[in-house]
Amino acid sequence: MKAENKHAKIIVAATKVFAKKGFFTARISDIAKEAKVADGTIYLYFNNKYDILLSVFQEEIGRIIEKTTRLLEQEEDPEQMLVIYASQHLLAMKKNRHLAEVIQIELRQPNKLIKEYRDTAFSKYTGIIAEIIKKGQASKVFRPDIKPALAARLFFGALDEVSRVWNSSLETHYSVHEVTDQLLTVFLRGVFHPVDEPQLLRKKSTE
Amino acid sequence: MKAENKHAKIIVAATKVFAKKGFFTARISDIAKEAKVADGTIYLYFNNKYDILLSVFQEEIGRIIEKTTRLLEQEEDPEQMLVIYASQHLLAMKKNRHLAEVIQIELRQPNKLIKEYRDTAFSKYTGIIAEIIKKGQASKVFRPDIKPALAARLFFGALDEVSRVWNSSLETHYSVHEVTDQLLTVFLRGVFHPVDEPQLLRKKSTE
Amino acid sequence: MKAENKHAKIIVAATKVFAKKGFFTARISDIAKEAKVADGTIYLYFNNKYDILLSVFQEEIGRIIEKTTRLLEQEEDPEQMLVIYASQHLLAMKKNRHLAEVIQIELRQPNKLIKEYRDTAFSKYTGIIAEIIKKGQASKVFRPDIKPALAARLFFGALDEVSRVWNSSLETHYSVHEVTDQLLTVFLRGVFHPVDEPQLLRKKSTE
Amino acid sequence: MKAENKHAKIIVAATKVFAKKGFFTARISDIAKEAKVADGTIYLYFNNKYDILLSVFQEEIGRIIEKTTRLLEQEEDPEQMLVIYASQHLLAMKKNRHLAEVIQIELRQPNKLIKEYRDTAFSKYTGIIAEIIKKGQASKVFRPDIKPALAARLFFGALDEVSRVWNSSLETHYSVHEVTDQLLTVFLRGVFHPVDEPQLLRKKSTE
DNA sequence: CATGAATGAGCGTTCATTCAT
DNA sequence: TATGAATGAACGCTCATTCAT
Repeated sequence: MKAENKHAKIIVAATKVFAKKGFFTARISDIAKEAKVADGTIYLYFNNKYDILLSVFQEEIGRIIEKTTRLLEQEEDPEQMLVIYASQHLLAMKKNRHLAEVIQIELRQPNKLIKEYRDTAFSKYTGIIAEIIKKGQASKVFRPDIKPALAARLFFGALDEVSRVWNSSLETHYSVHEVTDQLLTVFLRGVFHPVDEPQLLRKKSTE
Repeated sequence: MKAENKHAKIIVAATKVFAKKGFFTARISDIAKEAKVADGTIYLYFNNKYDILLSVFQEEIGRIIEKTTRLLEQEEDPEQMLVIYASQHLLAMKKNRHLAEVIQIELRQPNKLIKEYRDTAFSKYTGIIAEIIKKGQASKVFRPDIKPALAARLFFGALDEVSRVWNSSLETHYSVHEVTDQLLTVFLRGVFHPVDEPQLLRKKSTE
Repeated sequence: MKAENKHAKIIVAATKVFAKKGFFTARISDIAKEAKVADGTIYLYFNNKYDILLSVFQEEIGRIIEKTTRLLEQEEDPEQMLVIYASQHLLAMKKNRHLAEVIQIELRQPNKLIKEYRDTAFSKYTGIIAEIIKKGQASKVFRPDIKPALAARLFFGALDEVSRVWNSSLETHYSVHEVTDQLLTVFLRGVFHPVDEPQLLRKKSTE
Repeated sequence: MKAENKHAKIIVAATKVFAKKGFFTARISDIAKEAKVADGTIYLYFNNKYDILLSVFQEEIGRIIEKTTRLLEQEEDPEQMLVIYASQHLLAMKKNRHLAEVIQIELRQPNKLIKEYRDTAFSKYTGIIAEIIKKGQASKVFRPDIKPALAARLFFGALDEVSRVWNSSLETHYSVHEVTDQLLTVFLRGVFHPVDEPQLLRKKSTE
């Protein structure tokens, strides 16, 4: 249990330090100090500096993927599935703002191991979006002229970018619901003004 | 003129090397070798390693900003302005794939100078999007319930993410027009199936 | 008694590990694992890493010195004394091949404590050789033009070197008797061919 | 030429430092200070710490091997060949006392690369001795009952051991000639007193 | 006595930067 | 201007040693 604690403490500390200074600028001693352990202790739990970063990804994102996957299994409606996906992601990012930074910055590194993680475990997570879109197209809810893979990238790119609003000093007042709503509104209906009566009505009724 | 050449050669080489290895993993000697100059020569044109990265941003992105700004001045229609913005950005990224990588990865660094650039010059570039959206809302073309700043982030996040399709080995076949079209379709009209009678009915039933 | 066991187990394990990896490359944890005790346990029996090495010398070589000394006390003939010295040393080295390695490698270290051991206890052991030579010269059996100290070094250098034949994968077939014989033949009579009658006769009579 | 100098300076400094402190206890900064260069400079000429040690062996011993080999080519008499071998070795060791220490201590390391060197280049050097002995046996000058490989080890072990007399504070007064003479006398004729007339005569005639 | 998790001093090595040529 | 050899500060990591259990 004690060991369990140290491992977790180091992960949390590393996430914080990586977020603040970036992986390369972060020193092992920074992480150790933040975790209140000796430098050497870190090497009892991790093989090297990169292993810490990978563990942050695997464990922290792993938890998000797991929860999101579980919630999505109970939902059939593609629109609602996107709502769940986005809100879960934003919720997690708001709760763990450091992780949001780390995902944005470090997950893109052209490092071999990071790339490998991105191309396997993480791509499963983003791949979910494409699946939802395909499902929506199959049930004729979503436009058939949208390319699922491309739209998934658009969606995740947007989601990833807005997930950092809570790290910005200016925009912290947003609620998860608010951001999810804006993202989904744009993604589902677009920014064009709903011009005709039926649209206006429908729109009102959905809000 | 010769100096001019060296400066440009180093910028090009640095962009390539940064894209491939990342800023921190890239060595000055890598850039020097790529630019076919001596290590020391780099310091005749740049103050330090970060200065090279900043120059890449300022000059390469500066050129894009300039051109985009110029083209946008000749356009009044908000929809068309977004088309121009997106297609210009994607065109530039397709032409200079290394730059696309560098923007995605290095521009997010929590480094003081990078942050400063991001918060000043670069935020003017992304700020253009918010302006266009406001303009569209003023002329009642865009929905009034969209928050310009948030929507701008969504838009840029999506644009930034898809701008790397040409770096992916699998998706290089997309044309700029195609990607712009997908992005704009989603952003302007959403992924929901276009609403003619039969659809409206079905759609209502699913909501 | 149990403690006695642990002490001895650690000495044996350390000798093995030092022989295989060398003193500096050997880790305390290697020795602990080999001795099947915990790392910390080693420090209940030894002050530090160097103390283990010194103990290996003092105890293992001490035993050899003791036995050799005892046997030599019962012998008067200088030639036979050299035979005893060499055969005892080789016998011990063949029995404990790890110790042979450790003596060859680690006893030469320019470390203060090792040096001290080498200059006191161990030099008594090699000093025996010089004493035997002097005795042989006194009784006119050995040539008077031989310098005892130098000859002792020659003898021990040769003995030390050949004592490792059993660690070499190629030469393990030698018997202790065989090696002793070769060493003594050379040392006592030299490699020159015994050309004339008297030599041949004398040689036979000494065997 | 300047580079040539640095390389040589580092080799000399490293030999000195290795001799004094031993390979493992020696610090790169010790060598750098001794060579009057910066720590980093060492890595312009050598790949790592072990590479320095191997270079010491290859270059310094290489020179000795070369010279000895050259001199031996001009000699036919086995006895004289041994004289040349021993005197050349001792001469080199007296000139470069640090090298004598390094050979004695570090060449025996159970390190993979060192072992490789010992088993190839260096074993050629010691192998020369066995060749000389075989030659002496073929021409009936040396006893036929001596095993060349074993005798070579005896010879080199003795030579190696006495080669350090000049490092000992007590025995520095010996001349190379004196030590060579003692070694060869013992090795060729043994320590036994030359007892009868014919021996005395033969001995004189060979000198 | 025994354990092994925790410590932190210490070193090999890298690489941005300088400067004599 | 251009070079690239030289510099030395800085850091990841190891491992002998300690000590709470």
